[in-house]
Amino acid sequence: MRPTIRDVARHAGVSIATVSRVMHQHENVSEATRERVARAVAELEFTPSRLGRSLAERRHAANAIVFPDLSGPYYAEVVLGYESVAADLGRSVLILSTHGRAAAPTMVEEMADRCDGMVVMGRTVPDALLERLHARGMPLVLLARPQLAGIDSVKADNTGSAEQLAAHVLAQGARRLTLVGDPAMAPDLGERWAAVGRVAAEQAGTTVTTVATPVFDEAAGRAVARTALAGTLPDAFVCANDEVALGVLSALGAAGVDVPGQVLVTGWDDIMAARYAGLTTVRQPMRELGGTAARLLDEVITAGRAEPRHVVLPTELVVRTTSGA
Amino acid sequence: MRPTIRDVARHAGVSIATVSRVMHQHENVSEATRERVARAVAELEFTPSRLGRSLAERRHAANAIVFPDLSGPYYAEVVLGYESVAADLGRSVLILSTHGRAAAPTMVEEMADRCDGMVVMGRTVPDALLERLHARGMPLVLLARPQLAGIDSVKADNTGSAEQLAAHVLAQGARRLTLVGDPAMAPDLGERWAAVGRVAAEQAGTTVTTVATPVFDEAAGRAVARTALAGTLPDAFVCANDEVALGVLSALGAAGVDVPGQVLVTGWDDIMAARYAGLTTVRQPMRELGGTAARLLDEVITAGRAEPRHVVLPTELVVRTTSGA
DNA sequence: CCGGTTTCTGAAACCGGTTACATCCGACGG
DNA sequence: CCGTCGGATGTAACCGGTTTCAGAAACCGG
Repeated sequence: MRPTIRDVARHAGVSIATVSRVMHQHENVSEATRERVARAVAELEFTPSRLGRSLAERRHAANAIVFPDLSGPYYAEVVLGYESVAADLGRSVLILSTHGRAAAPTMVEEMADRCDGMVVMGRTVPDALLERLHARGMPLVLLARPQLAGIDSVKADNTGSAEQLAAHVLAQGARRLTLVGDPAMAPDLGERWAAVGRVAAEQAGTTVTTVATPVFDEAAGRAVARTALAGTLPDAFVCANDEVALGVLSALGAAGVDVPGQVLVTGWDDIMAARYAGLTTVRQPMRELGGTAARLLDEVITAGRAEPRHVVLPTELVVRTTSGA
Repeated sequence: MRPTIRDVARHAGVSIATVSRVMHQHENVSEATRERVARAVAELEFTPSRLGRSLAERRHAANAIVFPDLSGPYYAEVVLGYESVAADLGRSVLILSTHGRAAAPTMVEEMADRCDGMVVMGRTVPDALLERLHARGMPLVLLARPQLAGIDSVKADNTGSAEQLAAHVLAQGARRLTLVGDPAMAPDLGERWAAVGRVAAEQAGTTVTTVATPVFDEAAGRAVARTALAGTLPDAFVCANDEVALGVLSALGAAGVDVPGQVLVTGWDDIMAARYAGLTTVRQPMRELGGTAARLLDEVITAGRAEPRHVVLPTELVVRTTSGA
């Protein structure tokens, strides 16, 4: 059994209050006593229980992050950025991947009870739960997710780069665009597709179609491409993320379709594989998203609530071979 | 302020013990009382404090995983597999990325105090610390890391696939092999390079050189390739992981070297980008590694210690274009 | 109607810390 | 020589639960 503060106190012949004072470098402890306690601590290899401290101090020194899934580089990178900053701030990191589980709200409540604050990504939990937690005083930061009254948020720019992307695709001569990804599924998509739609509307003769996919992975992309191959191909597949785009690309390749000769393909995120596939995409600062959220959360926790801030990080169009020279 | 069990007790006109009994579906509570308490719980929206419970029950219902870094797909996938299983087992997940920080041991000790058990990956903390934690009774599972007396471990097979890989490369006619990656840096590498060495020794005229890199990323790979380009190229670069291999590949490509015509390149892990780059590699079951470790850890926690198990998951050679047709 | 079970409930100890407050002590000024 | 002050330390309440144990109430058969 690990020694407790009472063991140390007994061993040093002092009260637990004194031990606690020594542990906290508190002043008003005589040199002799400090010395004696320090020796007892060393001899018993005492380390104060995190649990006891948390209970007494009413803080956890831990932060959490909730996200839909860790598969694919995007979320992994964001979580990495988050962990890195949170650890530097001296906080432990709890993670929860909801996987669309029905029990997600319960799990989030449980998490909320283990940490001092939480970053919530994407479409993971109902807004009502977040509002309840917020009302209860739990520090929150929303990440890549629609804003909620009074709650800080961080996101990457969708509109600007989506406009650039659309303009670029149109400049390559594409007129019939297929947007791959249901905007109802991912909050960011709504903004992106709206921006693409606006730009497209300025160019006569342009048609924009949206196709939904159950998830945003390569298999979904391949399925979309195969369906399109059975009918008439569009001039460009503008995809929800790089993984979907890579799936589209590989199905087109297998069918002998020339990209970018016959069809253009674009993704979003700029994951590593996109570079090797020559995929045109939009670079998101994934780590910075996580890191910024961590810092914002820390401020809310330590400084208390102020006027909520809404940070938008810049993104960048990266043109490669799948959208023409 | 959140309601406590005492608020509920007062509200329902019972003692806190009775409330606790109702919360735990304990028998020996009259229907009338149960009903009254349930109503009070509902009205006050009472949820028991995780902290209070943990303190009283002397368990956390949380597991941790320690890894060197989350950058790159390998660790992310492993952590994903771990989180997924741990969440299914009803446990919260704590993560700690050591990043080679000097404070890592302290951080690990702190983590150890927040969870019921821990999975430790790679070269993150000194063995002495792990042995101390183990001696103290902390359930541990080692992942992709040398075994330690009495502690369960999980790893992917290195030897078998490394032998196949070596045989394949030799069969392609390569005789001068460069192994990219210092075996002292990653525990797995020692086994792999040893296996490659054994196979190579059976083929007359084969030479094997090892070059070290500070880290295992694309930049490191590019640096190695550039250095080699300045002298004489080997017949094959056998790399520590796919990222390094992709780095080598891109530097060779930039220099106009024909792969696999002049040089072969192989990686390890089979990350997504490897498929798009046509990289020959060895597939590791990354998620299964994490999932298996989570299950093993759960067994140690719930069933207590038995004879330690050492699980080895199979790997598979994946031949693509960078090592010949 | 009584003694013995059984069922239900509450008081209190406990988990391991922090901290407000009380107390004791020596030093100091008047 | 005494009252006062301040530094060092201990006592005990508290954080929010679980659980043991004992007592009260209800129920049983004789």
